Amino acid sequence: MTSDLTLHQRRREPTSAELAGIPWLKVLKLDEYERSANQIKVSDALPGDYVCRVGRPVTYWFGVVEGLLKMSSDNEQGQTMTFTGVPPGGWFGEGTALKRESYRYNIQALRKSIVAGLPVDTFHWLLDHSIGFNRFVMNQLNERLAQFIAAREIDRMHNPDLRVARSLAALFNPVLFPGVGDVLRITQQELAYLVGLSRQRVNEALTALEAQRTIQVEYGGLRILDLPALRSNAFARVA
DNA sequence: TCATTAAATTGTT
DNA sequence: AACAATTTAATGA
Repeated sequence: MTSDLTLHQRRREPTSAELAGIPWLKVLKLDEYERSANQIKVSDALPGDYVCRVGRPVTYWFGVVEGLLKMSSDNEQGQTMTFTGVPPGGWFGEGTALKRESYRYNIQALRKSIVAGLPVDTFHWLLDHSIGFNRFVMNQLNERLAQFIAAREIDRMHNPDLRVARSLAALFNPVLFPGVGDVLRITQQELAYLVGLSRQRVNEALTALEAQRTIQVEYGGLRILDLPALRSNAFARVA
């Protein structure tokens, strides 16, 4: 039984560096910024810790400051289905926060991570008062819609190289995950979990992508060299 | 600061 | 799944 983060998490005030990594704060006016910035709490999540669980009432709108989370859900048979990874700069759960429902997914730390949370009440206050914030959320929802459509395509692909490439492209999305930058901190094992392939196969795919000069494999991470190529994958070799 | 050791990650079978 | 090779992180003088 994995422990619930909310029961033992160490909440603390965000540092200025952590605040600087929160994308939507930049679109706020001064009074809006001050009002929300000091409502933000951060906590350290260890691998396996739950940030939120299905069915729990929404308390915060969450974002990743550092590390890597995964979004998943369990079906009736008890099998876990992983939907997507959430790298730094990613904020999620607007839909449920908006409707004040309960969480529809489990969010779990894949590695040691720093997670920030904005109380739902403040989230709603921002929606009611800040045009910049509304733009941000709208843009976010729109971009995520595109991401999920792309994810459906990925699911139907049988070529592992393509699956890895497209999944990686999603993680490098600068709109959804502005904290990632050129280098995504992710191990090949973690990527294997997200894509649903063996680590060996992921390693093989990454080597192929590197040979195409699309990415560069580094220890504990991947450097993006050609994002459009990752997305379209013109190289797609015939299986 | 440097050298040693342990741990994590990768490459390969 | 197992193993060796490589890289990083941690430790202590």
